[in-house]
Amino acid sequence: MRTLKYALLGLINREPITGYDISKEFEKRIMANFWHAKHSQVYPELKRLLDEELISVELIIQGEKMEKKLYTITPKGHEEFVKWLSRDEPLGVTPKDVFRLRTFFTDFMSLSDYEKHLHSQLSKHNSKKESLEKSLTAFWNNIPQYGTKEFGDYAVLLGAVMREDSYIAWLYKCLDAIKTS
Amino acid sequence: MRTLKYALLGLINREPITGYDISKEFEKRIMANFWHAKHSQVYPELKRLLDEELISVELIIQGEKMEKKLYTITPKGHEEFVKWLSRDEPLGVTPKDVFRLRTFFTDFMSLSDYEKHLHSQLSKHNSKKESLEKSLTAFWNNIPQYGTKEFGDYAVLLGAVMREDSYIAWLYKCLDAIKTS
DNA sequence: GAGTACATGTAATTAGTTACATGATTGA
DNA sequence: TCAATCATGTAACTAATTACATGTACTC
Repeated sequence: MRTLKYALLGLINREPITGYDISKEFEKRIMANFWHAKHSQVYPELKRLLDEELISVELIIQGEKMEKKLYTITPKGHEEFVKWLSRDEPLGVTPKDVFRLRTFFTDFMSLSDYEKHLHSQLSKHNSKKESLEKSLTAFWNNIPQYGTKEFGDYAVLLGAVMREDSYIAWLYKCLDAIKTS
Repeated sequence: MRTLKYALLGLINREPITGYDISKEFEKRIMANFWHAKHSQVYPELKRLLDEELISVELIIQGEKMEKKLYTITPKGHEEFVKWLSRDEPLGVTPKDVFRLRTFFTDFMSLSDYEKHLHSQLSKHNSKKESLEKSLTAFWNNIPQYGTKEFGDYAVLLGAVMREDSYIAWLYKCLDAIKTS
């Protein structure tokens, strides 16, 4: 499906960007909430996009001698990206989840071990949710206009918070369910 | 991490099972809601578990000449599985989601295209949710006791329904957000 | 006899992770 | 000067998908 290709094209389409900054986006920024790639996957893919003439590159000298490569989308790349954007795809496989896998097999785990697991998950998902909610406050109650970069940021952040909320609610349901046992 | 290993051990731990039935579990049954593997991945992994002496195999003749292989867990396999069950792992990367990726880049998609996307997603997630809810009615309002196989089934099904609910709620929020644009 | 489900595998490719490898720049 | 961050890459490996390959059993 080469989804990474389109994730990169999307970022480069916004404005010229380096491989380093793309990697940061995947590892720390908003994008990390729905896509991920290490720099060791990003750099080879950039080379490939260059080969396919979907992007072009410009060498920038930073300071004394440090070099960085600024990638810019080509008309051909832009065209492919926009075409991909409007493509309708089937749902695809449900994401894997190790904790749900463990829950499925609780008939071989002690009640106290599972309870510990649940509390550990709750704490992890709660802190993730809190940090997401903090980012979301940037929008306060001002929903950005459709068509802006901010709309995308807002929509995916909202989705990430809701996903965490739902996961936390599920964990509480599991806690409830074991309390009667 | 070799999570597939433990997913297989967990299934074989319940009762002796064939590679074919394991694959069915991954592709069509409850497990598909949190783990997945094609038969081309399952068979080699079974061979590896056999090498590691975590499972054993028995050849069964079905009818005239058709053969199938029944895998059974060994004490060593059982021990490793139970140890894995109680392991606490860090949260891991957020699952990838192509539709969220598209949403992130809506600043290059027409409003009408995105609206079509949203309705398409709504219809897909709604039918998935409905089929999950149907499976959940098997438990009516009778929450299974902790420690039974049924508890695991119930908990992960509930989680799957809640995940779909939350996704659907997010899609409606996105629809709302574009309605004012 | 045809089609579907049962049953098991391998080969080739793509996707992703971990580890290796190097060097520059900035700020404390 | 030391640590963190900036910046770019490759090599080796693991995980997963798609395609190839074969044969049985059951039902219409």
